[in-house]
Amino acid sequence: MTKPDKREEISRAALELIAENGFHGAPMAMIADKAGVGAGTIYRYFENKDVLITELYQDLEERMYPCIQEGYSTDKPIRERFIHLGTALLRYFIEYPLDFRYLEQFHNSPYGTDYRRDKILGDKEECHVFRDLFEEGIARQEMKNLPLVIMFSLAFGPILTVARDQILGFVSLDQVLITRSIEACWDGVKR
Amino acid sequence: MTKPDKREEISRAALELIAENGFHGAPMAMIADKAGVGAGTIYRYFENKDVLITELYQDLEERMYPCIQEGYSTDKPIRERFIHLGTALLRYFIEYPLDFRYLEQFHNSPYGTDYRRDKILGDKEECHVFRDLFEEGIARQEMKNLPLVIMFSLAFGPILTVARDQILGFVSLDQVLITRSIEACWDGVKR
DNA sequence: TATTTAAGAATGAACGTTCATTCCGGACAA
DNA sequence: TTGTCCGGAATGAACGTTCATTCTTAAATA
Repeated sequence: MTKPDKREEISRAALELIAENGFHGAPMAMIADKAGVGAGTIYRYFENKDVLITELYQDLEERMYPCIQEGYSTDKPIRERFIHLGTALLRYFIEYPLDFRYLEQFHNSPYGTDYRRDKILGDKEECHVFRDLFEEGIARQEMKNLPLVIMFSLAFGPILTVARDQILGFVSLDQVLITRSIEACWDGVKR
Repeated sequence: MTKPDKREEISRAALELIAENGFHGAPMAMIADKAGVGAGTIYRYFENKDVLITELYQDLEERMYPCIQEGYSTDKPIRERFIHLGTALLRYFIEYPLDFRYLEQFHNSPYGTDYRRDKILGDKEECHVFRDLFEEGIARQEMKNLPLVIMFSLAFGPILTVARDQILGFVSLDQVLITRSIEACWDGVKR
């Protein structure tokens, strides 16, 4: 196995195990086993488990954002743009359930909370598409005039919840249900 | 300390530590310390840590449900009932942040998933108020005709997310913002 | 009332297990 | 041969749980 391949294998194994069993259900030895490397080898690629977890999350974000924004254009109407992003996000979660589960594990842990705090205070780049859309929607009076954080909750809260239900098997979403769910989210944020 | 007091102290300590640090950030020794009892004493009241965690959750539900339903009446209009329950829920979470954090920890763990699976399949009693409201709302064509699970996501997804943001300090909700948030949730589920 | 006794409650040191991390002998490339 | 990389046994810290012992209390006895 070449060097970058090995790193790749470790990432894949860690993502899968953590997504399915949580951080504490994915010991380093088990990750090594699944990746087909020795336990010590992981530490040649990642300083420690915390670093592995954080880098895994950043890789995931870098995969996800471009995928969601494909075909997105700021020229289209606000509503259409909202539906585009919401649908793309929900579809992504359904298509890559491991990514979604990892995302959830991360967000519902001290890692995620700290990360989010940095992001909100530090004005990170990535989610500016969402922020821009909401700010424009509010300015044009097409969306409710509520604090951005609340708008995010109204829009993403249901998407995350519904994605979890789909992945855990509590509901089975088809194309129609996805669209209608996202349209319902729009009803929540629109003026 | 009398016997029931001791059990109470252990519950309180466990709830607080788990709410703040998660299940793995709350070792039995630490819980015992905080409760002012010996490590072994916990096992006189709870068979093991799993039982402690589950009973803590059930106690919490029993505290929460009556509190939310206070003043609730099935005679009032659908919308009014929805606003009542939503507001009461969000208020409860804000007033008892430890309860909310514990609830989240529980739901985002294998305990919670199994519990939920039992609940959905086993038709448990407690959340029938919500279920009844939605079923009536749909039947009367005042709410969107979507699967119940999705309706729950649309209504509770934002409430949970916004409650978390409030508790983590990302937003500061006053009376007006609470009302407007819940009304926005209604816009999401209404026809 | 004062003293003894027994039963149950509480304790915390000790145990076995699990885990992240380290370390060193060997395999392979140059 | 020399240097680099890898594997997995070794390490020690942390955890949940147990159990031999101590403490508390109240009934029984004198």
